[in-house]
Amino acid sequence: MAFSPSSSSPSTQHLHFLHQLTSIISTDELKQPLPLPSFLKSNSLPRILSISANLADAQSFLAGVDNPTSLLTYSTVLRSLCRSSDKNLVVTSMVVYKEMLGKGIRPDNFTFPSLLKVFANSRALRAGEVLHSHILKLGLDADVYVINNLMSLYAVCGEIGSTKKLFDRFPERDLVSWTTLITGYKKAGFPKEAVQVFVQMMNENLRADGMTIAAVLSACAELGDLQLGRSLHKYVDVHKLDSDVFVGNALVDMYSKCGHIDSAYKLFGKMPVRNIVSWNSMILGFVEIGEFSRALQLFRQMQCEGVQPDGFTLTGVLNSCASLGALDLGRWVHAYISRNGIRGDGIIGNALVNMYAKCGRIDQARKVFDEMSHKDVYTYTSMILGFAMHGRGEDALELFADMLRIGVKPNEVTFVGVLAACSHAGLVDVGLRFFENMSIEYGVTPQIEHYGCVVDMLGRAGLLEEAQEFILSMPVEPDAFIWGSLLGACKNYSEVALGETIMKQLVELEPDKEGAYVLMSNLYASSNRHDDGYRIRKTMRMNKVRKTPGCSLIEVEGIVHEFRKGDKSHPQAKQIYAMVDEFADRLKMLLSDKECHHHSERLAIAFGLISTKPNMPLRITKNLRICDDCHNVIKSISELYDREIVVRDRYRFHHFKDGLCSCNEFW
DNA sequence: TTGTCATGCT
Repeated sequence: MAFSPSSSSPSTQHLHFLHQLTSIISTDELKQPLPLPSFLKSNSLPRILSISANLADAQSFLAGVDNPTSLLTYSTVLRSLCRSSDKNLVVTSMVVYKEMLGKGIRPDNFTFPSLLKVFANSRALRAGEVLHSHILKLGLDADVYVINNLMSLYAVCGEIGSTKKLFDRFPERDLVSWTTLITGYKKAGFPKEAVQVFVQMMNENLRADGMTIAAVLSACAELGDLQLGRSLHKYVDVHKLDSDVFVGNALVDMYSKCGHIDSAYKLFGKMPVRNIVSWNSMILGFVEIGEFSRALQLFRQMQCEGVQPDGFTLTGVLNSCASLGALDLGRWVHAYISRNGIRGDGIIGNALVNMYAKCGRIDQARKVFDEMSHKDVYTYTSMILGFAMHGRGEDALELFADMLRIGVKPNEVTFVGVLAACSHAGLVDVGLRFFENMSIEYGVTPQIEHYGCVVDMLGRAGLLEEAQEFILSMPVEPDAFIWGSLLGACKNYSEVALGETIMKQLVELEPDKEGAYVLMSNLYASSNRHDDGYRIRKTMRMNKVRKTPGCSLIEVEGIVHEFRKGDKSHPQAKQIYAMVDEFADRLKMLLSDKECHHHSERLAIAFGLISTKPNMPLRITKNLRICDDCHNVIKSISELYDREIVVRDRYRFHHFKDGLCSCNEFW
């Protein structure tokens, strides 16, 4: 060990330490002028420094021309440093520490915690190890603050074994040591061990405080252990820790991750103090389980209470807008981002592209895309998927080529987009080539989704036999999506016999789901075999097959209205139904199936027509695939009422205008 | 002087 405080002179120490330092950070870094530590710029100058008349004095002070015995000065400086947001903090603190040693000042137990914290924040493990050796040499390894900070450093650097060793060998460990170990295990990816440590701690009759509980709760959330979570909640109540915002947030997150969103929400409602973490946890908790309307509702409440959203909130909101087709709110978020100078690159930009694409504004998505200076695989993939959903296969492929040219590596989702684009554009050969090359050329192994895309592609093109052969040759078991997509193709090409075979497979896989029955009954209908269709519907009723209720959304003046088939709960239900009946009257010629008259998309369109200005395009988001009947009716509505109607169904966009649809009957 | 909560894009 080079550094020996008792025997070496200050200058020898200096040299040895310099040697150690340079092995950790490059000499170039050390030669660079010391960046001005930001604590010198702030108002919170350490008292001993604020006496300095100006910054230059302070700098020269730091440069080492001052009083060589002021240990307190250096410790204070180091402590201020560890709170600063200086980017070169590790180097800066090392240089200050080095100067201190150079002056022959012997660090004490107050010096190390802040230094260790800086290194921990930057995951500077090697630098931390050097400090550890200094600590041992100085005999400061019996100080609880020093040891706790060392433990923490090793934990965040992934050296949980060293953390545990320190903990085990340290007799004076306190509540902070226990909490540090718990957090360490959790952060290192061992939530189970974190909980075990907590149990052991309680068995030793130590009393957990809010910080400990928050730490265990986060491990508990990761484990999804509701039972433990509830007993921790009880502990919180008994020990009156519920006013602690950290504890509250940890409880909200725990309930949300354990699948009890309503308990989380109830707790959130009762929190005496909330911060941005509380709001984000709750909003993103709703997003996580697909409760987008509730996420947006909560976001509105957050706005009303004057809480400023951050980037995380906004991506959650954009995500919800994308799912619901809530274009107005999405645009508001876009404006908010611009107004507040929030960087539109990166995740937020990607979320914006996705939102515009999913809300039917593919042009706007492209605009945001083009304006982004940094584009990554998410950016390209969002845009490619957007084009695919809009049936713009060539645009998608062109973008894919751009992406390769620029050197952005496609991943498995990109290929879903590329194959879907080929499928929707009828580019079978091109698509098959991509599929064959994706693993060899791009290192992306095809997964079931990709096989599904190929089946879909072949099926749409009417290559039903090829599709069937392809399924049989797949190295993975076909799932319900694959069979469903082939059955859909049978429907398009009125292939009753093949359809019947596939339906059997599908019913076996998902006996209680409607998909197979609905497709088959449509297939019979399209082949004029109405009796068979009726038989299928009867079987469905008898087998109590569960139906996913059709649901359509339309946003009017920033509010998303939801309609379900036959639903009369809307305040304007009377006018809406009058309008729907008007459709039926005026479109009699189409001989539409009565069953479909009150389909959710018709209700949404009727509401849109009576509540928006004449030239406004209507944008509908539907959870299922549009049925043939409604597809025909909407085409006629677009002509009769002279409205552009954009419908996003489960699979793609339909832009209806002047009696035509952008999908060219191909969906 | 030390330890606590959460999170985003395809």
